[in-house]
Amino acid sequence: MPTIATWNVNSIKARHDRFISWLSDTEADIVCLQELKVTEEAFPNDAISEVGFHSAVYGQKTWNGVAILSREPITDVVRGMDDDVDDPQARVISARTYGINVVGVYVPNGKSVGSDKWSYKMHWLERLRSMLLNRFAPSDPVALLGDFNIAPTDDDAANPAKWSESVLCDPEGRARLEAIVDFGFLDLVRVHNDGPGPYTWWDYRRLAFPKGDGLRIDHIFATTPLANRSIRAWVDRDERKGSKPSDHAPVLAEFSPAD
DNA sequence: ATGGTTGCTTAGCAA
Repeated sequence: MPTIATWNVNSIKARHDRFISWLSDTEADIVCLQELKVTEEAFPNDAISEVGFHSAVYGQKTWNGVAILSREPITDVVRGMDDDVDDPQARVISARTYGINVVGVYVPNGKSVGSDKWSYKMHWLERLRSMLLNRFAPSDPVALLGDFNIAPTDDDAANPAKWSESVLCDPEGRARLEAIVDFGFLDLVRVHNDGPGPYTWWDYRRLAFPKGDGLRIDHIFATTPLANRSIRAWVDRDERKGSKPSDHAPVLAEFSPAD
């Protein structure tokens, strides 16, 4: 079975050299990317292809943008929620590869609790829940992964008191994520690691990374056909180090081979 | 301490 990964690269252009270097070395076979900040035309398909990956892209100028990469062919690509809402923000892409239904998401940040962007985040999470219910059953092999902009519990923040008022830790956001997970997902990093931590995001500001002020807001969720084979899930923390890192580190999950 | 940094776009927004 493939190893799967998610990474918010915070601009595929600004991250190009680091990203291609990471991709050429990674053990991941399926990679979901967020915050591309480019249109499909500007996506580096050729460089990605040269290191052995197919790609499916849902791009957008300046903001957002998501992709699914795979070492095997990608089919059944769906860009967006596939509902009746007119939403120009490129935040979700779904596809099949390795016989798995992969759903890559970049959940809205929400800015501050109660703001217009917060309302959009809450509504967006409800749309995601509906989409999953409409398209999949818990007995299907589904991987739901990406930047959720939600730390599910206080064990997912190094300084929970400091972040308690933030959109990343708000109880309503957590409840809406829980409603999605209740579809039949397991949180693979939490299956294999007791909290607190590990963390996946550290603010560029306030020396958050050297101070260890991280949050776990990037997740890999899997339905039981996949989760039953899960043997390891971890954060590639080294990718947050060094020159010009993304503010997010990649998250990976490994599975035992099929029978 | 309402600060600080990064990216896109070029003054202000988003995160």
